[in-house]
Amino acid sequence: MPDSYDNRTEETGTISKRSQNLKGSPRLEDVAQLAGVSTATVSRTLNHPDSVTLQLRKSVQNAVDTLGYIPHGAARALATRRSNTVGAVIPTIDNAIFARSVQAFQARLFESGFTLLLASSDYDADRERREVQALVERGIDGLLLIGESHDPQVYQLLDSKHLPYVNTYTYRNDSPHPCVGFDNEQAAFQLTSYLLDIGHTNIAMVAGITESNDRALNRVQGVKRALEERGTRFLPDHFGEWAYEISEGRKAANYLLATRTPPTAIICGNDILALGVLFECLTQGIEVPKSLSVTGFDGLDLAGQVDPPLTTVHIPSFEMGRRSAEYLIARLNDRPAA
Amino acid sequence: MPDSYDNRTEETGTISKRSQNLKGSPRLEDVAQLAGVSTATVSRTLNHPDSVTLQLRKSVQNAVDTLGYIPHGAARALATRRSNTVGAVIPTIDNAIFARSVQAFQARLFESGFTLLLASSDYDADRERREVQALVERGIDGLLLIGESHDPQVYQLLDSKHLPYVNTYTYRNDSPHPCVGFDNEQAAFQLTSYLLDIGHTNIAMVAGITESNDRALNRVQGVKRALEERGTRFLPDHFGEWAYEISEGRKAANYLLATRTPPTAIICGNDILALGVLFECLTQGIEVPKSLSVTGFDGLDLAGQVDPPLTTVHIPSFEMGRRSAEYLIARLNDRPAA
DNA sequence: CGAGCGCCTGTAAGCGCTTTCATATTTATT
DNA sequence: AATAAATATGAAAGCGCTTACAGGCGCTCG
Repeated sequence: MPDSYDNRTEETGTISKRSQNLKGSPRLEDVAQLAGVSTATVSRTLNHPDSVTLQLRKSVQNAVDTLGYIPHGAARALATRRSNTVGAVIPTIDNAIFARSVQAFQARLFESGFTLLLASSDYDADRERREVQALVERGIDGLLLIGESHDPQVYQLLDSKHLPYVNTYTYRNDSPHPCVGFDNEQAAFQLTSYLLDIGHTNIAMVAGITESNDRALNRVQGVKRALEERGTRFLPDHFGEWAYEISEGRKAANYLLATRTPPTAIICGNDILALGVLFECLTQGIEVPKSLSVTGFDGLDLAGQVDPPLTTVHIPSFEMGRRSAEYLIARLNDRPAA
Repeated sequence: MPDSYDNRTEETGTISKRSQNLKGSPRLEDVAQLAGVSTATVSRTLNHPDSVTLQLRKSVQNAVDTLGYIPHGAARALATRRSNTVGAVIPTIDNAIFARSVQAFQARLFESGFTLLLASSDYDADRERREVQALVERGIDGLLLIGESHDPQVYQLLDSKHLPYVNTYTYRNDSPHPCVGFDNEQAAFQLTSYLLDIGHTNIAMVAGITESNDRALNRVQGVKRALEERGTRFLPDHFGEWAYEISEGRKAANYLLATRTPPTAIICGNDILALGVLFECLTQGIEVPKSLSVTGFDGLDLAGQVDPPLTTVHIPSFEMGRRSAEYLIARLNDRPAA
């Protein structure tokens, strides 16, 4: 039985070229053998079905099915220099707005046959650099980053490998980097101007931690610029940075309400802090928004469900994730991209 | 200049073996050349530093640095049959408990040099199957799944490839699959028993959608079992399944409160629904927990920060993510694993 | 009816890395 | 000092896939 799948001997007793199944999964060659064609044909059938006879297509498909063949991505990646894989490194997944963004990003990638490699930096620039390097090592074809302040080595690496990338949650007309997002500074500026317009003169800010977080920093800058433009500024003690926790927001509120001249409006750097502030006010029996305005930043679903609803700057996380994916996919297909 | 890095000709005019830099990134061979050793040595230096002279180690390290060499993961994966990559497919990233879990999972993996491939199934078993296949194709060494009800093909594939995997957010002593989590049925049973113990006789449930969500289903079963054990059951209209939205929780509460005999306790399938229920009660001026008990499931931070705080079954998402990673890492190192 | 042209398919050369095996070198042993 | 035993390095054979390139076949057309 010379044509059998016996994996011992062959013809004159030489070891067969391992006709699969010692332990390994079926390879392209096994499929080819079963279908009675060459590996090249199988490969073509799988990747460019049109370039092959219908008949062959069928019998190859058949062989693939009966063997349960699954292509070996690494081998393919090695041969094509393409992994069909895209990376993302974000500060933390444990933050609703990033989570939503990543969710949309991944979904869109999957539609186009890409797989997502995800890493998180915990707001640590050095760790971010290492994560990026790890992803590049894994052969990603493109990369999503949050914000635009990254270790120079990151940009350098991306450049030297000619890797398309995109910064999100940030936007500047004059940015040298591709980005999809919005202008945090501008948004904060407008929000503040609005509060000033409606008569507030004593505004405080409960900001997020600005170190290695350009979004948080830009929001602070926007608020300050608006104040300055009207010739005013924060009272002493009316500005502080707080960690991303509801309880921190409570603490911050507590602190502000105990100052000599409590603010009439509190601008929060994000919704989590805003919720903390809001809850603390409720606990203390302060009427929001009647005697104190509280604003957030992010547009969490939750913000609209609490009572009273929180005024917040809505950020289209879902959209950004999707758009980022689309940008990268376009770039990877040599299509122009905005 | 026979030893130069000229990439045109060599000796008798034959094309050089592409001494890097036409466009490509430096390869192992380039490093070897620069350091004046063989590729085998460079590879060894990088992977088993101890098996090589200190001197060589230095000069190779040097070459690596000056070239900015980054190993080619796919090539390595092909040669070693290991990608140092682990997959996870979860229902959605846009859910705080999964997000936290994934966060911990990824962080732990990174510590051990693994990269995470993340996909989400949107609670769709078929999509889950496809995502798993995609990940397997990319060569993952291990896989994390949520819950234990998956398409049979998934288990089959995992088996045939001998891929270690782990189910989380679920636990049964007699489960044939490795899992790290807790017993949803049991937890729900206990919670319900407790409510019965303290005197509630009219309990309603606002459950999550149980279709292709074994965790939600198990929670429902636990509640029902506890009721039955005391010879009681839900009143008509006192049980319903609702989507994972705060607004749905509000609707559910609205509905329950309008029934002929409103419940004195509402068990919610998760914290998001519980928050909705709670907010709606507050809006309607119902005193919680005095005249109505509301319980959740998940233990979101938020649950403890609202006023009144929500009674909830705490679920150690972070721990589970970490433990899952540890289990897989152990398996991948041929270490026994609990 | 034979040259010329397409269309399919197969042959074989890599993609960049690891690893076995053999060789060269050093160190220990008597 | 001669031999055995380690130790350190290099040569080369793949890992599983893609993709020129070339060859074979059946047409068309003069």
